This record gives sequence, C-alpha cells and structure tokens, in this order.
Amino acid sequence: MDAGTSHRPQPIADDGDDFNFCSTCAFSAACLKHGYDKGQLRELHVLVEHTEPYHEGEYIFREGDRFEAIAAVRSGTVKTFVNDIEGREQVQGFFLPGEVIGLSGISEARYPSNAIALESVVLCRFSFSSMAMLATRMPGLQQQLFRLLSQDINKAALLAGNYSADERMAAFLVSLSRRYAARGFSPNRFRLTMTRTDIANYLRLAAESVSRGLRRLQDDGLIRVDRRDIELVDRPALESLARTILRD
Amino acid sequence: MDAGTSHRPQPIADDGDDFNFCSTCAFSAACLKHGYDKGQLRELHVLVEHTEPYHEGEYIFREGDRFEAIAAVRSGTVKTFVNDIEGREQVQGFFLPGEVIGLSGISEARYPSNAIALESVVLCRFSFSSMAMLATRMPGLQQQLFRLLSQDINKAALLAGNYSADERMAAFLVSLSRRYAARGFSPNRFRLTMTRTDIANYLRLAAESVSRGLRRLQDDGLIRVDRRDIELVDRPALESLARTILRD
DNA sequence: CCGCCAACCTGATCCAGGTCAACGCGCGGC
DNA sequence: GCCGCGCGTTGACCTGGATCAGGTTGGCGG
Repeated sequence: MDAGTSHRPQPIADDGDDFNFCSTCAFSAACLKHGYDKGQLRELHVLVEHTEPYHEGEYIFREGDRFEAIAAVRSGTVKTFVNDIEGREQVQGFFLPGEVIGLSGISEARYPSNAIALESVVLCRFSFSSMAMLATRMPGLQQQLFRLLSQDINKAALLAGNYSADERMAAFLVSLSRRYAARGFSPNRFRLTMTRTDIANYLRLAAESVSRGLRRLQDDGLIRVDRRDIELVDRPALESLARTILRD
Repeated sequence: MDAGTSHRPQPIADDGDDFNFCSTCAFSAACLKHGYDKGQLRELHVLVEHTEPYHEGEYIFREGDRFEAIAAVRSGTVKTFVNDIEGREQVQGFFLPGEVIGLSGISEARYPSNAIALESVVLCRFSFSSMAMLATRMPGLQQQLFRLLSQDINKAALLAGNYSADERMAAFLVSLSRRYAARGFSPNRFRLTMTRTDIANYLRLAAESVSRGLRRLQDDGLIRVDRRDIELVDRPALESLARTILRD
C-alpha cells in the first residue's frame, strides 16, 4: 500500500472506550463476537492504521507491489482489477465498507491485482505479519482470518459459471443490496458507485449489455434506474433471477 | 468426509525415518522447506490419516457435509463441483497428487461443493481444528495454511475472465502439464483422467466445443490426441495461447 | 452562457460457441 | 461373437451478446 505522505496514520486513541471508533472494522467486530476482552482488542488496535482518505481514482495498491498489509474498508468503495495482455480491465471485485481487501497477496507476498478508490475511501490498514503473529496467541483471530480467506475462494467461484446477462445483472444488484443491508444501509435504494463499464468488466459483459440489461429489468418493473441511483422494486423477482448464481 | 469402514485410517508409523512415506503431502513438504525438525513433523503426522483408496465415482465429501478436515491428494485425481438449479454440473477444479482439497469449507463449517474420485484416489486427511491448533505453535504451518488459502483465491480468478474456447483449452493443458511436472511426472505426455464433459463443465464450454478445440489444436500441430492420452508437441505455441489466461 | 468531454444509451450487424441430431468406436456382459 | 451403451466426434443451424457507429445527457471550466 502506498506509504505516501498523504496517507500517514492517524493517531490511535489508546483510551479504553474508543474501540468503537472502528466499528466497521471486520476484525474488531469478529473479535467482539468471539468474546475477547478490551486488553486483547487493544493489542489488535495497535496494529491498525487508519489511513487518510484516498480520493477517487487513487491507487491503494498496484499489481506487483510488495504485500505487507490487508485492509478493511471503512467508507467508500474499492475496485480491484488486473489488465490483461490487450490492456483490457478485468474487474475482480468491488469492496464496500466492512469488507477486506488484499488477502490474495498472501500467497506470493505481492499483490496480484490493482486496487483503486472509486470515491473517497478510508481504510483500516493491518500489518499482515504482525497480525499473523498475534493470531498465534488469539485462536479466534486466526479462525477469523481463515474464514475470511475461505469466503473469498467461494466468492470467486460465483463469477465463474456461464450465466445469461440478465442473471448476472440481477445477481449483481441483489448481492450489493444484501451487502449494504448487512452494514445497515438501505437494501432497496442505493447508488452505484462504479461506472457501467466497471460493472461490465466485472460481469464479463460489454458495457452495452449492462445498459440494455438494466433497461430490460426496468421495463419489466423489477427495478427503477436513474443514472447511478437504483431502486429495487420487485425484490422477489430479482432474487429468483439471481438464484441460479447466488445459490441460497 | 465419509467415515465409512472402507476408509478407516491406516496405522501411522511413528518411527523417525518414515516421514517420507508422505512425500506427496503438501504440508510435510512445506514444513521441511521451512526447517522444522523431526519432532515437530511427528506432531503434524499424528493428525494425518491416510485413507484407503476411494474408487472411481466415489464421493469424498458432499455439498452440505460438515467440514472437519482438509486433505492432500496422494494419488489419483479428484473433481470438485456443484450442481446448479437445472442440475447441470459446474466443475470447480481438478486436484492432482500433492494438491489440497476442502479449504473452501472453512468459512461456513460445511463443504460448499462435492468432491468425487475420478480414478482410484488415496488422501492424506488432516483434521482442520487440530491443525489450526497446532498452527498456533508452528508459525510456519500457519503461514503455509494462509498461503494455500490465498492461492486458491487467485486460482479461482483465472476461470473468471471471458476468454475464447481455444485459449481456455490451451490454458487447461498447460496448467495440467505444469502441475504434473511439479510433481515429477512427464510434462509433455499425460493422460486426461476426466471426460470431455468434465472438461467442458470446468471450462464453461459445451462438450462439443472441447472436442472441436482439441481437434483444432491437433490440426494446427500443437498437440497429439489419442482418446485420453495427450502429447504436447508445440509447447511455445500453447504457452503463448495460454498466456492471456495464466499471466506469467 | 457556451463548449467540451466522459458516461451512457440505442440500433444494426456479426460471429463464437451453443444446441440439436446423427454417427463411430471401444469395451463389458452374456 | 454380438449386443448395448457410454463416450467422443462431426456437421448444420441458431442465437445471445459482442462489436461498431452514432446520438444523448449532464457536469464542469471558462
């Protein structure tokens, strides 16, 4: 991750009641759930560095950068992608508040992809080596890391199948909706923080197909689209379209 | 994993020089590389259970089964897959000797897919909870587990892109070749242990397209096909076709 | 206010790969 | 030997989505 002066760590409060300042941070949340006490949480928070905001278009890490840290998104959206031989962008994922980026860098000690801020983004950055060391003393933390990694394996398997453009669009919208809901945002009205082209590169469609897909869903009364604002109107119908992909 | 009588564990030799009996086991290999001594290796081997052979078509685990163990393939080939709503098989991977199955089960404590033996298969089975516990005392083992998990994330990302049928076929063959080579098998002559349909379901193609793809590669002089026996004739050409996908 | 540009939408055409149908071939059972 | 049956191959045709080519909209700088 860039160590540029614009992202120097902010001071971390070490006074007991301030743990909640990082309430969107997946690890803290997980550890709380697993019943760790404040002392142990403080140990975890010593490893955390809250970055200053990355602004839109700024790189968080680049393909080939040395892997040192993973990060939980605190606010904003992060896009990860690689460029194939012909320079076309392959979007691998969008990361919303509470989600963790960088895990794929572990195996080679380098990030295998780029991560870029789609809007103003603040991260909780964790030194991975320190965290791994801490995990040897906190089995719950180790478990949580294993779980996060395993989740990502399953997530990637979703993109894989050969589904129709409409199924992909529906699954994409439903997935966003659920993830927003899980973080306390409205599940039925949200804003697409990425361009149509980004969505297309993620769903392995042409940008035109995304456009037509959204239009078709709107014409069929499943959603309402106004530029980047989306309203899910007929959730059951969307879910049923998405079911082939999301498998629940 | 099935605990049926036909797969009861074989006795584990606890005499020092027998560690190599598990030379295809990824963990032993990894630990040796990281300089662990025999005492620590013995601890690891206590967790290992060498299964009796699964025969062709036999399930190793099923979607929804309780996750308890991961396993390294000692011999044979394992296919993992899920069935989509219409019952069509989505193959997620083929696992050759030395490769590890079951990691995707960690996040939900259940296997999210099925694993089946494509031919006679012997496994090294590791209780995951014991292994995680041991990992808290062996940082190198923990690291190796993180690395394995992270690898799988990246592996899954490969299937994702929208590539042509020929690129997919070439990448598939090159990948098999490299993996066989890494285990000391011939890289240029090997046997496809799976049906054309399996390959098709893995590459998200129709079986007919796989057939035609192989034929085209043969007509162009890149490979020789005789039923399930494959010979890679023009490796550079194959590699260059595969490069878009394998990215090296 | 205008001009510009990126993002987005829409229609026309094309083609890779899916689908359907038929056939070959090798192997196990009897 | 002969049958039956997966598996694999091949050919003919069809179609979903890519590609190409404009056209629209809205936000921003001057």
